[in-house]
Amino acid sequence: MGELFLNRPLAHQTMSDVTWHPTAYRTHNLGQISEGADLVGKEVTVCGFAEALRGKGKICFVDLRDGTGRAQVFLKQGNLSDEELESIQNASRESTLQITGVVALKRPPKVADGEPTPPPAYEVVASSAQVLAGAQTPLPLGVTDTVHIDLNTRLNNRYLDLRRSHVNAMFQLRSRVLQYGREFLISEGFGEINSPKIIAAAAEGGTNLFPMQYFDTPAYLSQSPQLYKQLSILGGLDRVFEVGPAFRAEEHDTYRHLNEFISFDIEMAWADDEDVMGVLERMINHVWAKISKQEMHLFEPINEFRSSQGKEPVEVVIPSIPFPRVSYDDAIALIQKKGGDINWGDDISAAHCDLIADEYPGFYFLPRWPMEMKPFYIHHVKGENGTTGEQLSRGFDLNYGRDEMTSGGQREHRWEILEQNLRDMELDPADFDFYIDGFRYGAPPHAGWGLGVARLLMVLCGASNVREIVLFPRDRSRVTP
RNA sequence: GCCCCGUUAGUGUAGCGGUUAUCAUACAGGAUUGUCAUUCCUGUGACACGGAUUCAAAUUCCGUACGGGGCGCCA
Repeated sequence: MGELFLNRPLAHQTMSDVTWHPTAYRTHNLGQISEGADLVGKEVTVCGFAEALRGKGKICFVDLRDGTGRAQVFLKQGNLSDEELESIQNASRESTLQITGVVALKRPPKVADGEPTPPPAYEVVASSAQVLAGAQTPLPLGVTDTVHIDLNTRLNNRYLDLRRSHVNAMFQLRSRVLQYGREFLISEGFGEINSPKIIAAAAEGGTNLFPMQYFDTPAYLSQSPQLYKQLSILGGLDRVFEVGPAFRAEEHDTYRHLNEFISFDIEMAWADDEDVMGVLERMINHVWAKISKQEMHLFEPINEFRSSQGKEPVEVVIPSIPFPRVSYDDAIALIQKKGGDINWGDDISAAHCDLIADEYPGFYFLPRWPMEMKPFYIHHVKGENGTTGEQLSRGFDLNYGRDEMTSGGQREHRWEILEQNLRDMELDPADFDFYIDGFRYGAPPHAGWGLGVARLLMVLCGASNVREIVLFPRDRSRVTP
C-alpha cells in the first residue's frame, strides 16, 4: 500500500505555503525530497519512521516516512560504515532513523511491456545513518499491513494507527475544515471566544452532567457553551464563535455519540433563525469549496484504503446553497407519506430521517419544531402554529442523511417570556436565575447553533464512526489512551 | 438503559463434537537482490475466563469479563 504513495507528499500545503526551517535533527523533510528535482546532488539530513526495510546483504533499501511524505533511502556497503549499515539492517519497522546523504534520481523500476514508465522519483543515497529510537517487535498493529484491523484494536494503539496514511489524511482534513470554518466566520465579522468548561449548574437543559469537585464546591463539566456565548452577545460582542469541548454524561453507545466531543458553536446578535442558517450553509459551502480546491490529494490515501477494503471512493461534492428547508410540519407529512410511523409532536428518529433523505440527499434543514419539544430559551413567534394548531418554535436542526449535524435556533431575548416559558413547562423560574439574570438589563434578539465537528468530518471523509476522526475518543467504556 | 451478535498466534481470519487447529501478514534465522507489496527457504507463535454435558469440547449449555451491531437520547 505504502508504495502507492511513496512519491507523493501527504500534505500539499506543506511544500508550497509553509516555510520549513532546518531543525536540530533534519535539514529537509521527506515531502521536499519526493519533490526533489532541484535537490539532486545536494547533501541533506532527513528523519522519519522506517516503514519498510529491504535487503540484508551488501545493499539495503528503507522506505522512510515523516509527517510530510515518504522517500526511499538507499544504503550500500562502502558508502557508509559497516556498523551503521548493520544497525539499519537490524532495525525493526517503525523505528525512527536519521539519514544523511545525497539526493539522487532513483533508478527506474523494471516495467512489464506495455506498462507506462513511472514519473521520475528521488531518493537519498546514505553516507551516514543512525537509529534514533528502535521500535519493539511485534507491533500491536501493522502500519502498512493490508489486513483489516478492528476499530477497538486501532484505538487501543492509536499512536500507531495515526501513522497509517489514510488515518493521517483524515486528521489533516480535520485541521483544514476547522481552519476554513474559522476563516469564513472571521470574514463575516465573527470573533473567537473561549467559554468556561467548569460550571456551577446546567447551562442548557436536558443532558446529564459530569459532576466534579471544584475546591470545596461541587461543580460540573460544561455540556454546551450555550449560555456563555449568549452572555457574550448580551455583553455586546455582536458575533462570536467557539470551537471547544462539550461533556455529556449520557450512556449512549452509537457510531455518532461520544461523552466528550468538539462542538463548533456560533452566536449572532440582531439575527433570527434564518440568518444563522444562512451563516451555516455558507460556511459549509465555503469549507467544501476550499477542500475540493486545495486538499483533494488527501483523499488519495483515503480512497486507496477504501478500495482495498472493497468500499466506494468518497467524493467531495460542493453542496449548493441554499440547502433545502424541510419544516417540521412538512417532514411529518413526508414521513407519513412514505409509510413512516410518526405523529405530530413526535421526535424525528434516524430511521425517519432516512425517509427524508430519500427525497433530500445531502444537507437539509429541519426548521420550525414544536415549541413544546424545544428548550425554554428558544424563541417563538405568536401565531406561528403547526398543522395541529400547536405553537411552533424558531429552533432548527441541520441533517446530512440520517445524521444530525447541528442544532440551533433563535433565542428568546425577553426575560419575561423566558420566565413564562419556564412556567409553561412547569419549571420554577427562580431555579433559572443564573440564566435569566443576564437578560434583565437589555438584550439583543439573537440566534446561534452548535455543530458536531466529528459528525461533519464523518460526512466529508466517508467514515462510518465518529471515533475514526476523533484523536482519542471518550465513550462510555473508554478513557484511555 | 433495551434488543441482537461475537471473542481462535502480535494483527486479521478458517474450522462449528474426534484436525498434527487453516491461511495471510507480522516476528526470528538464512540465501538472493538497484529493490519496487523484493523474491525464495526454514522456524516461532493462538482456541477470553470459570463451571457443566460428553468416551471425546475451539466446536454444545450456563455464568463472568471484554468487544461489536441496532434502538433510544443528543451534536
